[in-house]
Amino acid sequence: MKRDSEKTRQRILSGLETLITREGFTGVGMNAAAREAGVDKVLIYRYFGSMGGLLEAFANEKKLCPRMEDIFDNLPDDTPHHEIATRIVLDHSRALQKSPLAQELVCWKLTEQNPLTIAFGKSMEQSGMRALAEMGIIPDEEIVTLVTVLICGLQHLILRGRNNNPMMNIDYSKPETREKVERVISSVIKTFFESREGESEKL
Amino acid sequence: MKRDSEKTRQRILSGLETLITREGFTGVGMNAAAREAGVDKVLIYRYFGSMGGLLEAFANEKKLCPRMEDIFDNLPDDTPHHEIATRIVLDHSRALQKSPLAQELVCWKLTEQNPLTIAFGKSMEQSGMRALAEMGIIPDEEIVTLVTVLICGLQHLILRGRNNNPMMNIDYSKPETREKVERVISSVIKTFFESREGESEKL
DNA sequence: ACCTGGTGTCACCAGTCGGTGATATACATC
DNA sequence: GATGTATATCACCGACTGGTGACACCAGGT
Repeated sequence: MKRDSEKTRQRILSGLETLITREGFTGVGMNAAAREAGVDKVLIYRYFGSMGGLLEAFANEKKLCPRMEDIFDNLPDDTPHHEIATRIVLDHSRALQKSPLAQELVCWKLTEQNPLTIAFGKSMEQSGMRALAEMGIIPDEEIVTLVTVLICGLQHLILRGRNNNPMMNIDYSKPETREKVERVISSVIKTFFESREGESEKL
Repeated sequence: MKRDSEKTRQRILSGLETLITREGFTGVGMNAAAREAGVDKVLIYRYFGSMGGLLEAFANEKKLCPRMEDIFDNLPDDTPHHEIATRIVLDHSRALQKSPLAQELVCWKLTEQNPLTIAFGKSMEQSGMRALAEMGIIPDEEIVTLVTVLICGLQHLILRGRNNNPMMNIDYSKPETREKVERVISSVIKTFFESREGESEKL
C-alpha cells in the first residue's frame, strides 16, 4: 500500500459511505469498515481513535444532507406563500428520495444516537429552519406545524418505499404514486392557506 | 426448571417482547433471547426451529398492533366525515404512542424484512384499511392519500420523539406539542373536506 | 550511515455470535 | 420398579467481533 495518510483516511471514509448505503447501518462495524476500505483496521484506530471518532469525522467531512436545489432562486417575488410552502415540502422529499445515504441516516437516527446521527439531525434541522425562514411568513405556528407533519409523512413514505412496504396501498416507490401524493399535498396546503387568510380577513 | 413445555414457550415469547422493547431490535438474537427468558437457547431451537420461527410465532401469538379503541361505536350517525377522518388519524397515532413495542416494530420494519416485521406490516395495513372502510366514503382517493400522509407524519414524529429528535422544534414527546399538532391536523382535514365538498357542488 | 517518526502489516487476544451433539433429569405408562 | 419419552442442561464448535501489541517498512533530517 502506498504511504499516504490523507489518501487512506479518505479511503476509509468513502468506504464507510458505500458500506452504509449497501449494507445498512446494522452492517457497520470496525472490521466491516476496514474490509470495505481495503485497509487494516488498526489504521482506523490510529486515524480516528474509535468508531465514534470515525462517525464524527464522516459527519464532518461528508455531505450528509442532500443539497436542496436552491428553491427560491428562480421564484418571482409575488409567488404565493402557499406555493413556497409546497415547494419546501416537495423539494425536501425529492432530495431525500435521491439520496440513499440520507435515507439510511434518517432510519439510523430513529434507532440510535451516535456522533453521526446527531450531526445528521442537526444538519437536517438547520436546512429545514433555513427554508422556513426564507418563506418569509414564519410566525404562523400552525403552518409550520402542517409543513413539518407533511415532510415527516413523506419521509416516512420514502423509507417505506425502500423495502416495498406500502401504506394504505400507497407505494411511494412508484412515480405515478408520487405524483398523486404531490398533487394532494399541494392542494391541501393551498386550501389551508386560503382558509387562514379568510380568517384573518374576518378579524 | 419445571417441566412444562407450554410455559417455557411463553417465557421465551414474553422474554422476546421485553428484549425488543428494552434493547431495541438491534439487540435481538438467539443468545440474547435465551438469556432474557432465563432458558437455554437450545430450547428455542426445539420449540421454534430458528430465529425466523421464533419471530413468526411471536407475530402470531402476541398482540402486535395496539388495539385502536373502537372508534366508531359511540359516534352518532350524522357525524361529519371530516370528523371521522380526524379520529382515524388521531386514534391511530395515540395508539402507537402508547405502545413502545409497536414503535420499535415500525422502526424495525423500516430497516429489515423478516417474518415478524412482515406480519406486523400486514396487521397494521389491515387495521388501517378497516378504519378507512368504516369511514363510509372510501372512494375519494385524495382523502385517503391525505389521511395516510398525515398518519405517516405522526408516526414519524412519534419515532423521533423517542430519542428526543425534534423536527423543526416540534418535540412530539411533549403533551402540549401533541395537542397543538392535533389541532392543526383536525383543522387541515376539515378545510380540505370543505373545499372538496364545494367543488363537487360546482359540478 | 544512523536514527527517528510516520505508515502499513501481521498475529493475536478475549468475548460473543449462531448452532449442534451428547447427556442428565423428570414424568407417564406399563 | 422398569421402561420410554419428553424436557432441560451442559459442553463444545467455528466464525466473527472489537481491540491491542509487536514488527516491518520507508521517508527525511542529522
